[in-house]
Amino acid sequence: MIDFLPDKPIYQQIMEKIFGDLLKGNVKPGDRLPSVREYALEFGVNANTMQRVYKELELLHLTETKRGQGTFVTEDMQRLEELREEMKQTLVTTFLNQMESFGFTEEEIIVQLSSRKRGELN
Amino acid sequence: MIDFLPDKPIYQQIMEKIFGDLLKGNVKPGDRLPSVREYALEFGVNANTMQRVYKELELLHLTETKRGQGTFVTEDMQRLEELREEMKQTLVTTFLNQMESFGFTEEEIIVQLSSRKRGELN
Amino acid sequence: MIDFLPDKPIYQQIMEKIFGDLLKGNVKPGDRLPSVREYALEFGVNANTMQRVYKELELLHLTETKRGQGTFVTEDMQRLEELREEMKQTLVTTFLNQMESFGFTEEEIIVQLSSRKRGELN
Amino acid sequence: MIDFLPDKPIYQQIMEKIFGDLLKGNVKPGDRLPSVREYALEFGVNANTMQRVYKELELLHLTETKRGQGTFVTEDMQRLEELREEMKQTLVTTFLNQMESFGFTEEEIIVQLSSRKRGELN
DNA sequence: GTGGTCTAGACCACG
DNA sequence: GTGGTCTAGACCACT
Repeated sequence: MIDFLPDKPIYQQIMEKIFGDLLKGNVKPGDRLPSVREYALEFGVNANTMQRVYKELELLHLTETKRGQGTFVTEDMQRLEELREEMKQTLVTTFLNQMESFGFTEEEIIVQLSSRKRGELN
Repeated sequence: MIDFLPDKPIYQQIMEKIFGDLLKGNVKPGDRLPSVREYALEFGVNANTMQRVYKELELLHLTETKRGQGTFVTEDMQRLEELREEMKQTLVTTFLNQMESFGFTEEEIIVQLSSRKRGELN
Repeated sequence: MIDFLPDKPIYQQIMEKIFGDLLKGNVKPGDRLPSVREYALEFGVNANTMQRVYKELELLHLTETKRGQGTFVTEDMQRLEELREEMKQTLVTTFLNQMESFGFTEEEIIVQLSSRKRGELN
Repeated sequence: MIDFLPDKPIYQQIMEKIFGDLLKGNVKPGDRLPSVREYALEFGVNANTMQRVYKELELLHLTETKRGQGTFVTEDMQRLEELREEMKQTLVTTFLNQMESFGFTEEEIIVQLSSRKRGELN
């Protein structure tokens, strides 16, 4: 299939996975995340790459670093909810824009969505 | 907002534009496309960049090159329809997978889509 | 399939066709060939392109031009035989070199040739 | 001799060399290939030219690129075998078609092949 | 250091 | 005038 959507950088993919875990509640506010080194091993990536993931998460205020203790999920539920909402809007808007830019009608979109919803989401 | 969607390379953006024109029927099968140099001027990019666009389009069998004569839109309507269908499916599937990976429920998706559909698609 | 063998220029394809006609005896020594314009029409190519074909054929001493009368196939049978022999050797040598450069064994070549020889030659 | 076989572009020649190395087993699946810049030096070509080579190899699924890490030979042995087989068939078929188009008989082909096989393959 | 993108400009083959 | 190849060199993103 056409790859108009290029591979995403590894650090983003990992970020998205962690972000997803948060949004899905797999990880709770206040939880301590694995250390950079642990995660680096788990994902099989370079420690530098994992560093960057944590750095970006912190910039989003999704995590907080406590010196010598590790990295923790923010307890700021409001922030989480905000990001979740932003994310939802962005994804939906981007999707609709793309569909429109390729000339798909609203009806086609609905039909295709309906037919997929019942299939595997993978 | 989070930039999970990084800037795409110029040549891809142009490709998508032309692809969209095709799918939307703005450009007809058999039509001669502007020359590499003409398009390069129009889009304000280097001729090499434009050349790459045409090369990629040719790999997708969307265009055909006739030596010294120019680049033409494929007359293979079936191929076009195929790509259009593939594209639709890919975009929808990718969208739903993303939504799911961030833990959005089916209902949320529907609500968000409905509220956007009536707004500007941009 | 992989196209390591890029499209040949039109004038070469036409040259080869005429050359093949000569070698196969479809055209006899001394025969008058169609005019540039006639051929250009027949092949649907630009007259310039056809001009080039004739020019190249003349360089190979396969044809002779008589002013105001047209282009004629050489009567020099020896020259024809020479070219035929050269051609055979070149094609075979090139073929074997290519096969070897891709690491095909002599046995594989023989097997593949045998299996093809009995099939359609196109 | 007649040059029906024009110079191939540099990037294709390099591609074929690497492809040959793969088919001959000089390079093993999973091996890391020299970096774009290293190869560019070795072959005395521009880095962009080498980049193109790698890109085309990737399109054939012969190599895989890992960001920031380098280019690796595919571990997909089946894909390799497929390409090898395709290549063999294409070369043989093309050869036989050419011979036929120039009016060489089956017997002539066999004789010429036999006489060459014992000589240097170059 | 790795690959990827882009520019600028030259040169060629082809029609 | 058309597309195709190649070079030289800059800059970026990623690991």
